[in-house]
Amino acid sequence: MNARPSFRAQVLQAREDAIVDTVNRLLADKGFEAMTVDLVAAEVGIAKASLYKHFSSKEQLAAAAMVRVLDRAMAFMASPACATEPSPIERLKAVARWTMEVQLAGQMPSLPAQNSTLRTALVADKVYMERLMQLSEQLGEWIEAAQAQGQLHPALPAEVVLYTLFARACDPVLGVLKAGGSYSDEQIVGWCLASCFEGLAAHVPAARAKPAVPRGR
Amino acid sequence: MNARPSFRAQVLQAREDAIVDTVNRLLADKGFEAMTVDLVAAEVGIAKASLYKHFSSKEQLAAAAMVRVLDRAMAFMASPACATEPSPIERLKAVARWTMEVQLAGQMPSLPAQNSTLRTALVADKVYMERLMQLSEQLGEWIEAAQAQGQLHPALPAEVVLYTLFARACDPVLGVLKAGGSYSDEQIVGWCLASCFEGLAAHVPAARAKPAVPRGR
DNA sequence: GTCTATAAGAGGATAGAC
DNA sequence: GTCTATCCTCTTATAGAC
Repeated sequence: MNARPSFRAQVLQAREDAIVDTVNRLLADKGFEAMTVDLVAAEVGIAKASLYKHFSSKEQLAAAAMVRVLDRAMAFMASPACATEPSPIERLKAVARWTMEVQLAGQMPSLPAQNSTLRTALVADKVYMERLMQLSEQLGEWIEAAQAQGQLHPALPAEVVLYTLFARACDPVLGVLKAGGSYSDEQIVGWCLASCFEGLAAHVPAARAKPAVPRGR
Repeated sequence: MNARPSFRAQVLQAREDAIVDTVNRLLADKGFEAMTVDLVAAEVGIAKASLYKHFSSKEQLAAAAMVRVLDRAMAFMASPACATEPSPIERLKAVARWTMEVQLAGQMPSLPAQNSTLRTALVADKVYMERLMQLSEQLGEWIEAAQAQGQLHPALPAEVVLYTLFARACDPVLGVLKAGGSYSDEQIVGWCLASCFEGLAAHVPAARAKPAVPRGR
């Protein structure tokens, strides 16, 4: 009846953290289908049956990893590193940059959108869905604020911007560029951020489109 | 010894086409892992063992589907619909639009980048690699031409532009928006094209950034 | 809750008759 | 080349002792 978690409970919590850590890493570099429960157990250093005492299925393992990365994203968004950005669009860029850095660090669990058993398990997972909606709403607020200030492409609905940001968090372009070995992580993130927010085509940024600039030289 | 294909050979060719058609469709809406060879055989209407007389493995089935879509892409690029576009960047946009339309039509086979046995089989497949390089070179020429004319973002290397175009051909954003059911295919393609080439952020297109425009009123 | 051992089933690939 | 029947491996999940 102690409100403080018992020593035993803390040990179990630590073990679950270790499991989720491993799942997170394996999901990031092998993907859901190639990640076997046997491998997770082996890397954690426990028996597979013990894993199933903590998580009832492979899908629940993936859900736990997703919940943790969503929590980390929200923690970043609330941190000074992001929240002190002056304008909404700068905050959105900061989040996108963060997701790309996490991905390049091999810590972004990305799940296949097509796997139906996984999707079913995820939408049925209350904790996961709650976190996902929390994050979406926070981002949605920033997106609408940015739209109100004319910082976003006027033709794009907020929904499209939101989904695009989620998609860029697991954009395969980063992995391909990193696999090429020719560029630094910083360069890769910079380019992907630029292509995401400024597009592939040439243009003049809105903030610098001053009609008062004198022509010629 | 007849140069013209025999009737028998034509029948076999037609059967292989039917197989690749089915594989293409299944890859588009279930993905590689969820596509079972049993299902392919069932949908084609032949026995699984017969499938293996045509293609030696599941990976070869996927490779055949990819070769066909690469061929179709190159056929589109050579067609008047694309080749008559006035500038290189318009041609690039036309290709991107085409890939997005194919994806929304459920005909874009997209393979997981992480599956190692599949990757190994693909890079070992001479026909696939040849087609992939052909397509990349054609696109590379257009990209460099567009760069030379100042139509592309000056900070982005050609390689980054190329990979981004490939990635947008299987951008999950289109599927999510379509699944939402609120928008027409045309709207979805328009938005994804805009976010790809013009970016999420507000800006003034280069072509319209005429310093001669009179200020305010 | 942790272990060893095993059930249960899916799925890729093949044998061998025709 | 097509079929039926089968093999065999891999993987998720559980039984049951401690």
